[in-house]
Amino acid sequence: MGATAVAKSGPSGAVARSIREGTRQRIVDAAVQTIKERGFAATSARAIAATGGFNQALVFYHFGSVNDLLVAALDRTSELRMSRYKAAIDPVGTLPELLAVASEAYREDLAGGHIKVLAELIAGASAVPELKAQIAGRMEPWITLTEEAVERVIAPSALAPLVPPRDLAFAIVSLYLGAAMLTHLTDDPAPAESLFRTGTKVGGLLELVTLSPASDPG
Amino acid sequence: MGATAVAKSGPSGAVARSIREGTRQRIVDAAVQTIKERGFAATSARAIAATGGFNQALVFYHFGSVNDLLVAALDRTSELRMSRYKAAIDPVGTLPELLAVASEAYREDLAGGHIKVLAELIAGASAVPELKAQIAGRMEPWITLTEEAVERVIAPSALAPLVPPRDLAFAIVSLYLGAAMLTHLTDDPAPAESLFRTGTKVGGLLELVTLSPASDPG
DNA sequence: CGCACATTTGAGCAGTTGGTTGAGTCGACT
DNA sequence: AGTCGACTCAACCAACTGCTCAAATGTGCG
Repeated sequence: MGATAVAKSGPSGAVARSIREGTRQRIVDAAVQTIKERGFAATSARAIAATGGFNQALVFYHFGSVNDLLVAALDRTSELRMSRYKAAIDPVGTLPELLAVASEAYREDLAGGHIKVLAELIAGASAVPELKAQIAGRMEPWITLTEEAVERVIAPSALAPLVPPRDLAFAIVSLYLGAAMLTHLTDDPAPAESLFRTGTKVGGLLELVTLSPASDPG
Repeated sequence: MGATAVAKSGPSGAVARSIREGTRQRIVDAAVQTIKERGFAATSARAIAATGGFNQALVFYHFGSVNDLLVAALDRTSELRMSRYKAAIDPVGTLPELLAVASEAYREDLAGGHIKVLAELIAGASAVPELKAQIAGRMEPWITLTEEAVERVIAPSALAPLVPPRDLAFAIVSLYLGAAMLTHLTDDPAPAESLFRTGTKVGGLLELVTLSPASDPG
């Protein structure tokens, strides 16, 4: 029934699964690269197959539909980047530190085009209703990740009662998405680069100010 | 030669031109609406014609190609929104005021889907190289508008030397784009709404703090 | 080896795309 | 009455889309 032939625990289970998974990985990687290079609207089964050097029917054999493959592609980049961000964010305790490591990780994203995949899929989802819910659901971990980092760093400061971490997280994720779109549109990383520096400076100022809130009560 | 029949100052110039412009307007409006409702990837000549209730050949008669029509559509929404933002921003002189009117105008955008058109075209442009440069060029006025407003409001404060208005403008435009994408993805205006309130509060705090920089020089 | 099954392929399907064409309708102007 | 620009309409094209399928190829096992 289902187009995706399920590995039904055959005799050579282990080997077969590894071959299978290897191919699936190749296909997913080709899909990711195609989205990065050509954008959602140009990412067809044939374009993906051409990128990866395999037959387009293989997409349907392994994933059933292009949409399902795109979701798998999003999961793949998301997973890779999520672990990268977690590792970078985990040890930080202050706002300027957070801004510094977040800037660095984001720099990698811009160069590697990871967030572009996300942005392309979000934009493309409005043309493919089946994708909307799936992609929307996959935004939540990012916002949560950001929220937790923000919360941890902001908790001891005077900012905490004023700025709900959830709002700030939403803003930061939005900023990431928008900045990636603009950067890739113009192929010019300079504005984002400049923004990193400014952001770090402002973060320092904010911390300085909010940690000494008693200076000017009037 | 050119597919777009040029109005060559015929005998009945005025009437013909007004008829012509009226129809062009209808087509452009249909294109804008189609992008809003169905997204870039689903905005074909036939989809636009169906939205506007005319024949798809009319698109090519008046605009020569779908791409040219899409650019015209972007110009139309941009023009409408730009004048709206200018009118709202013009009279303000302080940061909290600016945040308040910008929030209000942006609220309209989210409800009306105007920025979605922009975001869809930016994302779609990477699939259609001919569009990239055209759309990239049309981002500049937005950044400039934001930059000027930011500069005016920030100039008297202690923030000015720390935050280049250009950087802040880039960040704000990015934030607008990203927030619009997320909002339309989830069909939930609540996070953006909450962000407006928080942003206004933080703006007030920033102004309070930066206008009295002498309180804590150490 | 030969068997069974997973994987991969190329050809093909129906449907959609951008864009064109040609014949015909309409209304305003001369 | 006649011209002309604006417009409609249906048909058409080559190229592309998602997807299917039967045939080929591989792979491990007896």
